Amino acid sequence: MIDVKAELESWIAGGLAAVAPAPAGAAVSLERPKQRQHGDYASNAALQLAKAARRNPRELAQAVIAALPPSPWVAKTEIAGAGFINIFVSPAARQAVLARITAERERFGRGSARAGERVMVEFVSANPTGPLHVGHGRQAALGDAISNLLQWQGADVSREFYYNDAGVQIQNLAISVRARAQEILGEHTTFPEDGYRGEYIREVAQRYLDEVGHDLGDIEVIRHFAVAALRREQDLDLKAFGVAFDHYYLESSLYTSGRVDATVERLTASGHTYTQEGALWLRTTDYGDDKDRVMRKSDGGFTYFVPDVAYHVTKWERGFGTAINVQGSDHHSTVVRVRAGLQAVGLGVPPGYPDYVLHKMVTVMKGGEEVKISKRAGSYVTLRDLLDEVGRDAVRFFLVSRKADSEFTFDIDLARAQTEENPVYYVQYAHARVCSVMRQAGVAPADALAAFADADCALLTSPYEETLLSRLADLPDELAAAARELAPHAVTFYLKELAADFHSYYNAERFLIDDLPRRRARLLLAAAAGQAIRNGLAVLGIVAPEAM
RNA sequence: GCCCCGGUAGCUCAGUGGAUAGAGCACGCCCCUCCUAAGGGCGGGGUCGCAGGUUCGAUUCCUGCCCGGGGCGCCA
Repeated sequence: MIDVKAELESWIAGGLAAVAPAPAGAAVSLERPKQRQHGDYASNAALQLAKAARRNPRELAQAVIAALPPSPWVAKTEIAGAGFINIFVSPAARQAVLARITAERERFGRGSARAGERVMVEFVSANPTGPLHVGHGRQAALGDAISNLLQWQGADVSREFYYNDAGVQIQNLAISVRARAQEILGEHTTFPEDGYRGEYIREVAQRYLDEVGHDLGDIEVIRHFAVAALRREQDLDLKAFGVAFDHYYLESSLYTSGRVDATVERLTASGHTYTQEGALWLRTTDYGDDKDRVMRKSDGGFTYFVPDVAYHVTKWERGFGTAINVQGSDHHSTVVRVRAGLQAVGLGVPPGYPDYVLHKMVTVMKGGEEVKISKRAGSYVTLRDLLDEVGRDAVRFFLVSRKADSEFTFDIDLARAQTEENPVYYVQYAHARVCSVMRQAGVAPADALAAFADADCALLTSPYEETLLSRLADLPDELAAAARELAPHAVTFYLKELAADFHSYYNAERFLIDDLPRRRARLLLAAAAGQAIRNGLAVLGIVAPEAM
């Protein structure tokens, strides 16, 4: 299948090789110029190589162009600015993307940059102490989209959720539930100072009384029940959000399997530990941390740091050469610490392992005011609240529409709006429009590409058609770049632009015209646009409706 | 005090070494006898937080400062 950009890259490389050898580290690239008048692609090769070749960039560019053989994909080249080589492609080159989309269909946009790589993406990892909040929602949307992006580049991705089901917070949960149960039974009790005060605790307590009984003596039984209840609730939230995990890893299993003890032994054997004031410390400052960290407290218990390291050891030992952790930026202090611990265990884990995507907080706005609480959770807005208010597609699209490290304001009114100002509907509507046109052309949307595959693409030469064709050709690069940067927001921007190009085309020209060859060519282009929108939305975990 | 992230059009945000810095919203004007107007067209809008530096070239890289957020626990 012809990839025009790849063809052009090797074409330029051939000209370069004949004129000036590329020095190591030269950042030669073929890019879309910002302005149409600068052509379809621009190469900065002459600018990058001028210094090493000791030649004037424009003169070098002239020499490169002179060395280039004629290409069926190129209509014209010119030198511009400081020494850019601007390439104007032939109509055939622009139209070639349609053959590619027709052949690749739902696979159009896939690449092989991460082929065969085993990647674990860990995200959400909420403690089973309450309903998921909007921050978890951002994490779920990001983590799932990043996983999809990597899969689209050929990676073997495992999505994992780590449950901290062993710490004091769980104990706190159990105590909170017992206190509420006692209240319900009319027993005198004082609610624990640090207890969870959400309404959902009362619900769990009531269910415990109904299903288990009125005996509140065994805190372990209550703990078990409460954790199970909240895990089930989180699972339902995730299911409603359309996010599925391949594996759940329980912190408690790190203790029962002996991995925590084994990790302590390895760290102690490494010689990077010491005892002070009755506690066991790891000298993480040996690995760039700003202070050393306690592993085992003076009371004999472990800090969360040790199971964290033990857990990441399992990622490495389970064969994940790449691990990506999607977490709130409030966890950023653990980054250096976990990496330091992994270096100290001495298993050959790379220094930058794992990768982190840290995201900022989500603020929810409604009616021009910040929403801070939900009635079930009390102190925070839940993911479920958002899903109930605006629906899954809009929530997913919105939550990945900004880069992870910018703070995000979720405007419920905007997300609910079924108007032009809502980008989700804008993109989905473009797809629905494509499908509507197909139906009126007498073709089922799903069969459209096949139905018009033999259309004469050479008839697609209007400015609107050129713009849309070029945009379609960009999808593989856009997805590859988004995967490389772990940045799904780029996909939302691309989709908005693609939808805009289609809407403009739709308004400017008609599809169902009497000129049959032209009609079929336009329908093929529309069908290809529909496929590209569907593929892009699929990466984000959003459905492309056939009608709205 | 130290560490991380952000500061780009009135608002929400892209762009992160290259050619006159982009989009959406808001604002003004215009387009449905026509495939869904949940759409489109045209227009005004910017000292890219501030000051230095590196570079042929800086919104992009480096240093300092200012503003906003987050983190600095034998909590997770």
